[in-house]
Amino acid sequence: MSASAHLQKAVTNQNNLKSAGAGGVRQRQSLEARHNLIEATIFCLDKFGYADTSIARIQDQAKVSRGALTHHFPSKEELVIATIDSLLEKLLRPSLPSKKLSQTDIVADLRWLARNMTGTARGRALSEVLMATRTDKKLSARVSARLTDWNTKLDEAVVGFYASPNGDDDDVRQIWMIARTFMRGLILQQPFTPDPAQIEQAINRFGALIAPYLETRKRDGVNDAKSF
Amino acid sequence: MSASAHLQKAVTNQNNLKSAGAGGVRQRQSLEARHNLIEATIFCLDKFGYADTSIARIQDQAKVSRGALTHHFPSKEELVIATIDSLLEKLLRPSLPSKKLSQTDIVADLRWLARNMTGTARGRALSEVLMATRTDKKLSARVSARLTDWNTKLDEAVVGFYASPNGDDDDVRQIWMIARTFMRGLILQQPFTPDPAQIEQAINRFGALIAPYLETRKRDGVNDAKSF
DNA sequence: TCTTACAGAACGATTGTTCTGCTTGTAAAG
DNA sequence: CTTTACAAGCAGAACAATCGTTCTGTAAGA
Repeated sequence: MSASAHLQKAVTNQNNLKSAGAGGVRQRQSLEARHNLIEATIFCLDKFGYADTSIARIQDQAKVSRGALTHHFPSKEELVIATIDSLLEKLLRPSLPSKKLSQTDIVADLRWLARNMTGTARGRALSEVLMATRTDKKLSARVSARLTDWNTKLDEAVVGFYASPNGDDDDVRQIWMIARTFMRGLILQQPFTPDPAQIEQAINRFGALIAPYLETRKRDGVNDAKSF
Repeated sequence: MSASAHLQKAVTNQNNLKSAGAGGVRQRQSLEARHNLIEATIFCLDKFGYADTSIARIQDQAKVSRGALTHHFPSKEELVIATIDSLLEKLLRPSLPSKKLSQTDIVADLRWLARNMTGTARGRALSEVLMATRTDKKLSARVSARLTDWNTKLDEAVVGFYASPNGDDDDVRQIWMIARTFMRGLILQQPFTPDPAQIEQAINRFGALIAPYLETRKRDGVNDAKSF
């Protein structure tokens, strides 16, 4: 079985896992190992950075043998790509308490966005790989389509939540793209501005800057899974 | 001679090099080698990223022997730190044609800032190192003071150029800190938004967002070295 | 003369990949 | 319901390549 076919099968099984109870002892264990490896990769990316995230570290963190790792992911690149997929999916469909979804305050949403991008291991891990894709052309070629797709889905979701006072949805997309860019920049700005209070003030100020150009739509509580 | 003392001496000599013509054949060659190594490091950081910037690659790019490299920089960390110093200094005092200095358009300044941070090898190299400092605590401990100092100097320079309509200099500092954060974020946003036109539009839009809160001061053409 | 500047070999450690074996779940054959 | 065959899942050794550092030796300016 090829690597990609194997991956596809695993994804399919993962979906089955949610709907049906299980699909055999074998597949269950296999998926668990895959999951552990991806989570370990995220942990290492966050803690050690992309440069120092080695296969040895990952298999050590996941408490999995070297053979198991290479069985599930024949190369490091495959593991990284699977990790990116996992990161994007979880960041698009975060399981938040529904009470937070009724939030109408823009600044509160921004804070949530900031926390998701710079305050969690997953957000920081994604930043590490994003930085790596800049120079790793092989990796970039394999994930760029997913990233742009993800960005498009994000735009759609955002338009569902916010409207422009002048009715221009494109402006809403642009404003939130700017917001996401600002949030990503926080990771690179932090070495210059170590004071968390100053960071938070900047987030609040940024919220005040964009607030006049956004209106919250009515959220009907069903299909309002928060997505950024 | 200790590593730091060696570094200090080199910096001093570099200053002398600008004022006086030369300081001996020996020192001149030595400084030239140091300079080549730092430039090669910047090149590699930009082209290969922090993860794949190895000593072998640097000494290959600088066309310098392994022995020469280890002589000037006893460890890789020393080389990286010297490179950061060089990056910060050049970014604080860019030798721009003075005609650009008379610019009063905020958006034009923003574009210049964006180009400096994401459109040049030096800017991208700095981003690579900044990302590395997040997880490399040893490196972070040695450069964090320089970074915060640099940030403070930047704030001072910015206040010299811009004023707030309500007279609050702190607000000017905060706005420009937000601007810099946004610009840094562009590097991480680019994988999602590969279209350069869209990036440029976002920069212009961001300029429009902050423009109401900034006024350009009179620049008297002498001490107006552009600094970001 | 003597220290600085450099050349380059050698070092052990670690990188990611490939390979060989062993165990075991699972589905088809009887 | 058993038995059997086979691939999936996994353990771990071996691999060449590369990592950063340390070392010895040589040349030359001060």
